[in-house]
Amino acid sequence: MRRRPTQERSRATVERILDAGRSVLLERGFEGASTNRIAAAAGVGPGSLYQYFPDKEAILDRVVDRALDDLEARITRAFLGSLRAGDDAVRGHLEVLLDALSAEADLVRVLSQDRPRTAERRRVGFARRIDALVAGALLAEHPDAAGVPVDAVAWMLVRTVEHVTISWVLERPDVGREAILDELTAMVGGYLARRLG
Amino acid sequence: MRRRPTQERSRATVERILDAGRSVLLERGFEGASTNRIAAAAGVGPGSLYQYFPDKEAILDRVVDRALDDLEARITRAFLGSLRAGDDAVRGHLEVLLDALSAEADLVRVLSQDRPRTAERRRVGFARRIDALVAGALLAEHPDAAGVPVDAVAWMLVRTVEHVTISWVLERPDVGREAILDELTAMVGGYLARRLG
Amino acid sequence: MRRRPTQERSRATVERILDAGRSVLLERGFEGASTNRIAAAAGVGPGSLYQYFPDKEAILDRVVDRALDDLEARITRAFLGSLRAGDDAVRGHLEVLLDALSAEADLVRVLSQDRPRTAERRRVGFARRIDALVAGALLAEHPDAAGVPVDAVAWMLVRTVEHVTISWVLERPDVGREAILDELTAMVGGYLARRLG
Amino acid sequence: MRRRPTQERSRATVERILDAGRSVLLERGFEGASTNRIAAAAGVGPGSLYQYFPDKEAILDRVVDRALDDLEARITRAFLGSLRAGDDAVRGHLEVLLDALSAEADLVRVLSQDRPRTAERRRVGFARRIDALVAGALLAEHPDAAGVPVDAVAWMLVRTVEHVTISWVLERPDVGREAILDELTAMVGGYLARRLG
DNA sequence: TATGAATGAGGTTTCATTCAT
DNA sequence: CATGAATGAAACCTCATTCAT
Repeated sequence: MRRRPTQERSRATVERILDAGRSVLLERGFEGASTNRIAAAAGVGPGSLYQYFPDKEAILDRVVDRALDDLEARITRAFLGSLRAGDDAVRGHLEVLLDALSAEADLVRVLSQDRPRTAERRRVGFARRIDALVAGALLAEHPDAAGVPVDAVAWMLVRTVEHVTISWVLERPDVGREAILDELTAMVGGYLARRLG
Repeated sequence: MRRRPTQERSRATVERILDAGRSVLLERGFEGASTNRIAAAAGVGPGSLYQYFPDKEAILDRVVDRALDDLEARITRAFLGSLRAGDDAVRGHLEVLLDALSAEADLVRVLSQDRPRTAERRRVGFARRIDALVAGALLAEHPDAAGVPVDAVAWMLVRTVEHVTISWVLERPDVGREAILDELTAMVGGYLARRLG
Repeated sequence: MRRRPTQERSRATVERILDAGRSVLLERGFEGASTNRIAAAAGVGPGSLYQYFPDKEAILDRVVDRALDDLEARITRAFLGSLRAGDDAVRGHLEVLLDALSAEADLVRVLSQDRPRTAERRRVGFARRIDALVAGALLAEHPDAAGVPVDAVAWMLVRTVEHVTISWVLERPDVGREAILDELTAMVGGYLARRLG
Repeated sequence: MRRRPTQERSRATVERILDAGRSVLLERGFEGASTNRIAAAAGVGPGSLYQYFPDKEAILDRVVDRALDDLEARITRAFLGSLRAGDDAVRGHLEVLLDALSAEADLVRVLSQDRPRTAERRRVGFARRIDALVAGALLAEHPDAAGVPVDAVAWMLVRTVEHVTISWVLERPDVGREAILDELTAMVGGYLARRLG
């Protein structure tokens, strides 16, 4: 039972457009990602873009979505339960996060520099979901933590880890991978010790 | 010994261009900051821009530079010696930082969203200078801290504080000013306790 | 003796295309009547249009033709013999004409505003046929009208009645239906009295 | 006391754009009057159009306005008082009108065929002003015309004369200039005799 | 030095039409 | 016959930059 060829072809074209969109975006940034350039890179006429997307924004939205989907999947796995145990578990999950971001450094760079409204929304949305996950994990670990603003703690942790890892990937400072993991672990650990210890 | 009037006038024109650039940038973002718009806001012809700047990028570079100069001055003051003493001193300086950023929330937002390459360079440069300041302060405070990678600790602290405060200003999460200061103080304090305690 | 089913189907498809063309034309005007839109409204692929029509113009030509066929049929009936008798007969037929146009005000509006070359040809052609009818009627009524340029009189009458009624339908001035019929009757009657009286 | 050269040059450019707009409009109709074509005909870059006009519509509006200004001036003169006296005066003024339209037959043709919303508004506005003029003239001539709907009579006259003359110019039927003037005079005269006689 | 008119490449988008399936 | 994906020319418009005055 095969799909009708027309549908097959459409799907393939959309795929090529999105792949081309990703390439152009990574190579030339949001500013350089013109519809003509994307169409050329996809090997289709400029008109074909508008068979599948209402406008340029929709194309890049979808490109960013797909790119972030991978990241999110990996990162979500890393975070799930990441604060459950002692420092060792934390460190392990930070490793996964750091490596996921490092592997997609170009994407991270593009998204950090020109951040169109839509990509920003998406990023904040993701962060908020992680907030909830982390808050849940904290509560599960410390059911007795009365009086501690768990939401605020989760918010702090997520921003801290997000930005420290991103900064490290983008700045590549004179701090090695192991060192940064040590420091981040210390920071998360020290913070949790103070707040929930 | 007078300045030549032409120099006087030139300086005034540059000033108006940069002021106009700032206004336009804050009101319409990087995307809306066209040269024609800046020239109009400055009350000069578009050609005049090119008397003082080689191209558009140079104008916005300088605008961003000046805008960040204020921020830097205030923030530098806040950080100077900010890690010298116990939590109380830390908290006090974090307060100054948070309030400085809040006061310039529009600027922070513009610079965080569309971040042209050049503004990013500038931001990193500033952060690096703060890194050095903080590293110096840490060394002064803990001359006996042998074996601790003070540079890495400083780098961590600066990124953490920078991004947490910026995120708070931009996201305005359900965490009040006092609460975020408490948390940030706890984080910095907990971290320092672990690494240099 | 059956029609070949393919012919049946073709005819039905053409019918749907023309119906769709009429709808789109009335709803969005000539400018909005794109081939894609017509095909979509007809529920056929855009390629199918070109099975039956050489190009877009041919489609709209045919749409306009059909739309005008109704009008013509009714109007022709109204005019047939309309100038035969006295004012009363004239008035009666003007009524029919005015009401026919009012009933199709949307069509009249579209055809009056954007009038592609082809629709204009068609309109003139129709008017010319009416000219002949009217001239015939005048001659039948006034066989003794020697020296009177009956063709010119007919031409005048047709243009006058055509445009006054159309203007009334489109402009909806502060002149009621009865009033406009009175005036038009007076105009036609006065004119005929002078020329053929 | 000369105008500043910059203003002079601007004015000249605007003039060239409007002249080019008129040419292109007359030669290729509204549909063919693209901004690129107008710019090319004016010998300026496409961007220059937007120094003086907000968009394409504004250019064509102004072109139509200017073109109609001449017509209106001449026609207004023809109509002023045109119904004051007997048939001879009427005939004289109809002559002026017919000749004005004949002289601008190309313009009349373009405006009659594709009639963009804005040109239509302008045309109706002009007609309404003439309505008022004619109604005034009728009242002045026939102060004793009690019970006659002078506004309706004026409206009828204006539409009739407008469209009959335009139709004659566009259709060039087998009716000579003298003949059409005779007929139109008879029609206007006959109508007025019936209504105000 | 300052102007501002002029430029023209390049941006996004539409749409009549074709052609492999 | 019918499809609908694909085309690509051409539409309108913006904007960084230049240059005669």
